[in-house]
Amino acid sequence: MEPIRPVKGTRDFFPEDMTFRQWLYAKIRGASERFGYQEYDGPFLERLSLYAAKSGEELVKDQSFIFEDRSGEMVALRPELTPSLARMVGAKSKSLPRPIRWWSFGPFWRYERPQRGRSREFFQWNIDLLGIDSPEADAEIVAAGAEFLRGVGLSPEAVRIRINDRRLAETQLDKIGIGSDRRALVYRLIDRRDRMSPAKWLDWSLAEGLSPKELEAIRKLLDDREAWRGSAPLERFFEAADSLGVGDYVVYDPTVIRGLDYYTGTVFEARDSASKFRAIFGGGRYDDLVSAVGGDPVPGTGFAMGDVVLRLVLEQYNAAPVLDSRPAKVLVTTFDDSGLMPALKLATEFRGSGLEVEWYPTVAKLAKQLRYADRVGARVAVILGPDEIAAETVTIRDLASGKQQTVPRGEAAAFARGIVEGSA
RNA sequence: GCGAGCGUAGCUUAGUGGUAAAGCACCGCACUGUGGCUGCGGGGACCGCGGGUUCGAAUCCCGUCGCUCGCCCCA
Repeated sequence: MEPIRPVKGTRDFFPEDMTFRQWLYAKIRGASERFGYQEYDGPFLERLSLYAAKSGEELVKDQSFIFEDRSGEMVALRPELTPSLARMVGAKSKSLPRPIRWWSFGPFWRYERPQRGRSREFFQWNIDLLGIDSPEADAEIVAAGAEFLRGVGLSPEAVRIRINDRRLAETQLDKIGIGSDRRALVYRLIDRRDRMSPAKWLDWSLAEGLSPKELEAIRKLLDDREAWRGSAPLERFFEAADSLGVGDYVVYDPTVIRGLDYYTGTVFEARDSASKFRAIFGGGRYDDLVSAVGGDPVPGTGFAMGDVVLRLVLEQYNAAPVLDSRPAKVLVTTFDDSGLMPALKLATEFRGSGLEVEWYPTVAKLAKQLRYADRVGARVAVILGPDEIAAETVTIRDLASGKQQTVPRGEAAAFARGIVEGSA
């Protein structure tokens, strides 16, 4: 029979992959909770209209997993969390104490062509601070991201968080004669500059109707790394970032603008310093989003980070953790048929004393069982043969040192635990 | 939606027209109550699938499916 293929763009999480996912989850939880954020989650399935209201219709139709349920309702596997967050906050906005500090980690789906750093099913960390409209609030969110990076071993030399502010960009563009009618277009151009060759970018910009003179002015803006000085929100942001202890991670970058329409102020993204990968996380301030999905106006700031790019970056900078996916520290061997039940009873006793115990499930040569113990990373092998059963003893072998000792049965669990915990 | 590259054992790959090979992994033996190291041996591949060219195809050609990498898009 033909094997049934997995759905394109999905990943199987074998135990080794699962330990990475859980490690990541723990790191994300650590960074989030250190700043007082609460974990929450939305449904994985949402009405299509939730996204259609906010995002471009084409975007949702072409790049989301959408289908009709049995009642004819159009639903989508969530492609992002922010609309759900806005809906949830909107529903309770009158009773929730402000500010709202929430984080989440879960699966998302996008119907895109899988490529390096991009799959159709992925996990994403979302963290948001709502109810406060200030540069210090933006700085706190960025600090949570920076502390996460530090926590996983990505230094400021490896990853930098690039900051800009759309309010500043607006003022700059106004000054060179680019008004609100062409703002969105220019944002797109800026957003894409580092992803295209300079010549290609030039051609494209001209084709979009910008004059050479305007282009020259834009180019000058993008090269000015000091333009944040004099912008009150950015000055306050960077001062707060310093006080939050993450000044080494943040840098002003006029080329960061983000593709999304809903950002209203600070925007930022974390990139590896070689710019080899896509953005590790990206976000910004969105003060009109909650009201856009029907709630009372609540200002917000936050970002999202996908697991796929992060893993690539960790590997690139040799920061990927070495994890043990085998919990069993003790292996109980099975000597012969008459030793089967005694072995099971012993394993049960050991578990009762708090040890993680695996049992070799068939009668086999001791050499084979010990080799298995070695392979699965057990620290201790327990040998319960006819001699031990007759004498009411147990042989405990330390697989790291190769030393073994035969002890009275009543002391066996404690003795094994001593080895596992490194105190013997 | 468009383009390119690649599909050979569980994994990584060699073989570029003459009837499939290596390393790792797995199993066994040396070592029937003692693992890691070593040595020896063993099992395992309709060479992605279908068609064509040829005396002969893993190899060349066409199609198809899959994977990967770009473009598009990126919430």
